[in-house]
Amino acid sequence: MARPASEFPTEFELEILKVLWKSSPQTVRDIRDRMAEAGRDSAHTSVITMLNIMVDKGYLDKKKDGKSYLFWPVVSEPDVSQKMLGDMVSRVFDGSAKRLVLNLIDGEEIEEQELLELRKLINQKVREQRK
Amino acid sequence: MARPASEFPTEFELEILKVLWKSSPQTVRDIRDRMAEAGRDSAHTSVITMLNIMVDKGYLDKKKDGKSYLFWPVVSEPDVSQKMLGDMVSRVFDGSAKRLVLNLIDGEEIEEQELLELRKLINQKVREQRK
DNA sequence: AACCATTTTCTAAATAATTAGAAAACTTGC
DNA sequence: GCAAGTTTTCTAATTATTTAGAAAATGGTT
Repeated sequence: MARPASEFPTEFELEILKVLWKSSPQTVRDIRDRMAEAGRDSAHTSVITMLNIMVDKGYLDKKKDGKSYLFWPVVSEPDVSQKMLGDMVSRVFDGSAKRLVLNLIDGEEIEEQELLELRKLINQKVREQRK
Repeated sequence: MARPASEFPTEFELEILKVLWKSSPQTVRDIRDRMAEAGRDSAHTSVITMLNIMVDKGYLDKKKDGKSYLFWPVVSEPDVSQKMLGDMVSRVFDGSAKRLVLNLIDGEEIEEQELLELRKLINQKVREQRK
């Protein structure tokens, strides 16, 4: 036994997913270019390697198109986010979503405007649950 | 270049921190026992190795006490949580705390009771900010 | 067909994270 | 002081993640 594989996308994998969630399918070259624009300038072959690993892991699918391959995600952004968040709630905040939000609004990063919007969202959710 | 070290505690490191946040300082043996109770039954030497790595990384400090060492955290739980959460907001939710909470309350795991408590917390925070 | 540009495959290196055994060092009891 | 038990140090193995070059395959052009 050594370290187990992460059940969530790694750093690099998430960046690739973001590119593909924005627009799909794309060629390796295009993905590489979008990543470079976002500040991650990898070799073409590095990106290919990652893409194929991600196909193996079940994050992406690919099909041949002319001389190159097209790649697209088979996992959705809300799904992945929700799983990563759920993991954080359970691992970091002992399963308490409330504690997480408390920690969040105690931080400096949140604006009054956002807080008001949040309150509205919560009210909506409460109403929905009552139905 | 290969992969960069995580700027946050890893899986194992977080488990150790949790044990020590609950009670400090503790000996290796005690820490090992608490971890085993929590379901992570590692060899004594594995725990020692991790603890020393964590001292190197600046998460813990240690001092000799009789024949063994005592370890304690030098980072606080709210601090670490906040940093991990902030990283998630920026990496997964494009910097929007609101989106994170939206995703959270869209999940199934949240109870009405918790929602009401959350609303109360947000109201408190809004009032505080207005002062 | 031969050439050229592009793309993929194969291979492997580097670092991080996790695990733990063998040996060394250190206490304590006698 | 020596034996017994405990604890640490040293060392190394394993898997994951990230990176990318050399070589092979592919498709189009002349």
